[in-house]
Amino acid sequence: MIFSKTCEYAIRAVIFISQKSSEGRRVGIKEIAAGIDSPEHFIAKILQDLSRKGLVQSVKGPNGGFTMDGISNQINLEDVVKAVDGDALFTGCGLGLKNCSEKQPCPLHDEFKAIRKKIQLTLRAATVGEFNEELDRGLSYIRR
Amino acid sequence: MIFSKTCEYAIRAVIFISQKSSEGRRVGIKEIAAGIDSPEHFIAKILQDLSRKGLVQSVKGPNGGFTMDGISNQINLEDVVKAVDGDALFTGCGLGLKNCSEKQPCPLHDEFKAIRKKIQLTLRAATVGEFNEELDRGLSYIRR
DNA sequence: TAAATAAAAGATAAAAAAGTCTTTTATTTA
DNA sequence: TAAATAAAAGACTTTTTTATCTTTTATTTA
Repeated sequence: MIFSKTCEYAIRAVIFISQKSSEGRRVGIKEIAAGIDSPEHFIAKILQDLSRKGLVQSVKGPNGGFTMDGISNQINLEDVVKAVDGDALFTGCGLGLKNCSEKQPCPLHDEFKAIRKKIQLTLRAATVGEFNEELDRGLSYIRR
Repeated sequence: MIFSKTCEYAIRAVIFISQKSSEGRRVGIKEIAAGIDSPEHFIAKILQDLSRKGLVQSVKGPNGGFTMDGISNQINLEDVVKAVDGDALFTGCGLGLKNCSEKQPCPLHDEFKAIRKKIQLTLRAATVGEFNEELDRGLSYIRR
C-alpha cells in the first residue's frame, strides 16, 4: 500500500492547505477534513505533528487555521512522507530483513533498490505547491 | 512499506521452499520458520492459505512438509503478492482515493502509475525458483 | 492397526494503526 | 476583560494486523 493511511491523509492535507494558502487564506480543521474527506480529529493529530516539525504553519483563535504561506514550494512530498512514515520506505529491505545490505543482500536487493529510488526521486521532485493550479482548474482531485 | 509483514514472510517462505525443493526434499514448518526467521505458527497459517490457492504443495504425516516441486519456475512473485495482499498495490491510488481514475485523477496519478507498473513488472519477471542457485552459493540471504 | 508425525483448523491474545471524544490553551475581537 | 473561536493535547475506543496456543485430521511406518 506504499503509504500508511496517516500518510495518505497527510499528503492530501498539505496539498489542500497549500492550495488554499495560494489564495491567501487560512483553513481550519473542519474545512480540511471536508476538503480531503478524512476524519476530522484524526487529521488534526497529523497536522499537529506536521506543525511541530515545521511543515505547516498554524495559528490559534478566531480566524486561525493552517497555512503553508511561502513554504509550499520549499517542501516536497519526500519531506512529508519522511515526517509521517519515517524513511523505512526509502531505506528498508523489501522483504523485511533487518540485516539486508550490499554485503548480505536479499534475493531482490537490487530490484528493490531501483524501485525505492524511483519512489524517492518521484516524491522529491514533487513540491507540495506545484498542484495548486491544476486543482483550481479541476484537472485533478484530492477527495474520495 | 510496500508489503505487509504477512507478505514479506510469504515471499521469503516460497523462495525457501523452492530452494529446498530443488534439492529434492520437503520442508516442514519448523525448518521453514527457522530458515526465514519467522514465527512458526504465523508462517504456518500463511502457507495453509498459499497451499489452498495452489502456490505451494503440502503433504501431511511423517516425512511430510511443503514443496514447490516442478512449479517454482511457473510461479512468480506477483502471483504470491496478489495471493497474500491482493492487488491494491498494483491498482490502488497512491493517495488512497477510491474514485481516483484517468477521468478524475489525483495529483500524483501518472507518477504513481509509473511506480506501480515498475513494481508489478519487477515482481512478474521474478520467478520463485530463480534464486535457488545464488542462495545455495551464499550470494544472497533470506534470513534476518 | 497402533503410534508417531506433520499439516490443517480453530480459538485466543498482543500489538499497532486508525479513529473518536473531551478538556485545555492561545488568540482575537467586541 | 469577557466571550467566542480554533488549534493543542490527552484519554480512550475500535479495527486491523501480527502472533500464539490448542485441538483435529491426514498420512506414514513399525
